[in-house]
Amino acid sequence: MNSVNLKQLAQELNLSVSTVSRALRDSWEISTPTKQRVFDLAKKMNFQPNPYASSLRKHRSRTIAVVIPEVANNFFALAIKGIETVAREKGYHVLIYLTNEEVAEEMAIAASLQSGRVDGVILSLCGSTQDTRHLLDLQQRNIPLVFFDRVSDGITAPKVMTNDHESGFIATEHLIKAGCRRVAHLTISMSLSISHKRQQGYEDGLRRYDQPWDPDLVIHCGSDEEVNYRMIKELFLSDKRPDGVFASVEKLAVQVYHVCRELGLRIPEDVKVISFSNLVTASLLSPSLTTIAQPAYDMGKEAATILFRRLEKKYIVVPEDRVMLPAKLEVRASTMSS
Amino acid sequence: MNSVNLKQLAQELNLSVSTVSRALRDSWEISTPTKQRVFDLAKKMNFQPNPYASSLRKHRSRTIAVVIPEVANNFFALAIKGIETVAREKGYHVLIYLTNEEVAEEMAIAASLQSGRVDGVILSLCGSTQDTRHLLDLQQRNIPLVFFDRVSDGITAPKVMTNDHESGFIATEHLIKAGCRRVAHLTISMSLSISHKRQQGYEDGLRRYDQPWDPDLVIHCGSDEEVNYRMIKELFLSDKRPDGVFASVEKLAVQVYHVCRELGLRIPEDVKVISFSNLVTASLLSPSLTTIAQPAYDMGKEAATILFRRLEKKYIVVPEDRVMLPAKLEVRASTMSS
DNA sequence: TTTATTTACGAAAACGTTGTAGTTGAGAAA
DNA sequence: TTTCTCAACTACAACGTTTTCGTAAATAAA
Repeated sequence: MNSVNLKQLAQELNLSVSTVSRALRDSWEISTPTKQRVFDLAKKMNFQPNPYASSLRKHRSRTIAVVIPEVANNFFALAIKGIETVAREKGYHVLIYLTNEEVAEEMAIAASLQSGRVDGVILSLCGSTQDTRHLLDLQQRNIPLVFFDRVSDGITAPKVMTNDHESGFIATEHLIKAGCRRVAHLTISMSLSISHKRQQGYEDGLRRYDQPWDPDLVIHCGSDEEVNYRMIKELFLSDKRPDGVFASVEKLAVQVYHVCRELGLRIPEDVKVISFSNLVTASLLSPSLTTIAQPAYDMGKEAATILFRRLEKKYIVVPEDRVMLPAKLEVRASTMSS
Repeated sequence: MNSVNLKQLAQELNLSVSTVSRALRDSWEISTPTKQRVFDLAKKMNFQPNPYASSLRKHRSRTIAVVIPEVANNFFALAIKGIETVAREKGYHVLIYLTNEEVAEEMAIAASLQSGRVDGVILSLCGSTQDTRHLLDLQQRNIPLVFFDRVSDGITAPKVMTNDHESGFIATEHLIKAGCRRVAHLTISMSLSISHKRQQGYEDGLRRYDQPWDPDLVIHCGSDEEVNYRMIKELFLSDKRPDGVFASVEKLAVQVYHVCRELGLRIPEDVKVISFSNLVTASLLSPSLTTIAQPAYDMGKEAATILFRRLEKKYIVVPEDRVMLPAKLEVRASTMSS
């Protein structure tokens, strides 16, 4: 434990605790020579103010929470990096919480954050979240909330997102233009608005090019990799075998590769694949994977920036700002026209 | 801010603050009916104890720090997941700090952690760290430190590591047995003990199979991807072109793939590649990459477990425990014998 | 009956910082 | 001289818990 405190500094300097405190915050009430004496001794004794005492007194912790479904995923990892970068610049600390795509964990985390441990929360919903009351509770405690990527439509809060509808449309269009006639959409929990929007984009893409919309070609995947694998395999073994796949999540594209490998289906000859993804190795896959890459790092930075703006200037009450950062299509071999 | 506190509960119940506090911690000093009354009201009013007041009083924050070089790397991401899992089980909170492989940032972070903000630290050194005084300072403040993966030999602290020497040996052996006669080693900062051990394993592997050790075949890479790319390319363009590459870090293997692609070198026919890696897509790369995979998730869990053991039972002073978790060789196409 | 022990609670002092409300002494204005 | 102002500092309360030390009443032991 750090044992040098204001009292000790004060004693050593023959000053009062309050004078030392103020000197350290460079208050105008303290004379320059005194400040210098205080600074010098503080440095010499390696004084570090106790953050908990300060937080208790000021009702501010200079700490934020990042709540995400998973971290072993380049998108979220990069987002964290963006958030951490901005946070450290601003002198904030970052607590991390993983929901593992379990709404129960998300709720427990949200409940624990009501204690005032953090000044604000940056969150990306987990796939199974339907009811968002636990997040409303947070807001009612005056703890600002900023969503990124997996936002909630039901809650008024700043949101950092990508152009999901447009991206879904572009992905579908890209597959159709590459010659696909039966485009499947692999998605996660439809309770997520991003999934919904990507699905809408997919449907609009089909409609735009006069393709029929077949609900059997939309596979709702979950967080169990085994189950996902089986569902995808069944899709390919059914009489409705797709010749194009739009994976809304990176891990599903990976499963498609595995399934195709097992079934002896060639990509892109038999099946073309495109996926939302931030895989660094997309270009090295066999075949290289056409992706729609989200600006994960920038999204993290943006979310953090918005949150800190709220935290620092509370007098400006902006109930909702939405930032839309565009995803980028990277065409690679997996969607080459045969 | 959370505004319901002990005082309010006490008032409502006609009890003293101390009684309410004790009742909530289920103290034997409080009668069962009183406890029940307190529990009920606390639940009803959604009382959440102020963690900062508690931390201030108890000199314990139930918070740990995880300091790592990067997060956009499956190894570290999985380690975080392991740490977070154990932490939440134990009721701890996890602060995350990224050094971005900059020793200056590592030092700044270590300094800021001296404030007593955290009860303990789990750390993986950044590549450029030579002097570790900043970490000794932490220990002197009685903040337990646990290393994982990139440990420091100079500091007495628990360490969770993999069998780096053996793995380096196995990787080299594997390449030689696959027919390589000029095995290169791509490594990062030699100030890191893991790099040193892997290098030793590499050298011992060469020696064991009577291969000459050529310092020109050992490339010391840094954190600048561009520079790494160029150095690797130069290696392949030199008259000492290797026919086998042992990459000590995943990102360097990726660069090797890129370089080979640019230079028209075939893997594994012209060059065989093996790498330390936790890439989920290793098996889908073109060609699939032979890896030495570290049990990242388990390493995270283990590091956290050790740290919490120290934090909970301080009376048992175990100056140093080392846990060695074995890495696993996964043979794939990139090292197939021609 | 008196004395000791136990049970169930309360008062108050911490923890280290910050904010409010003084206080002091020196110089300026009256 | 007295009063006023102002710069530079101090005293003290507050933030919300936890913990130490009491204490009153009830019960047991003498």
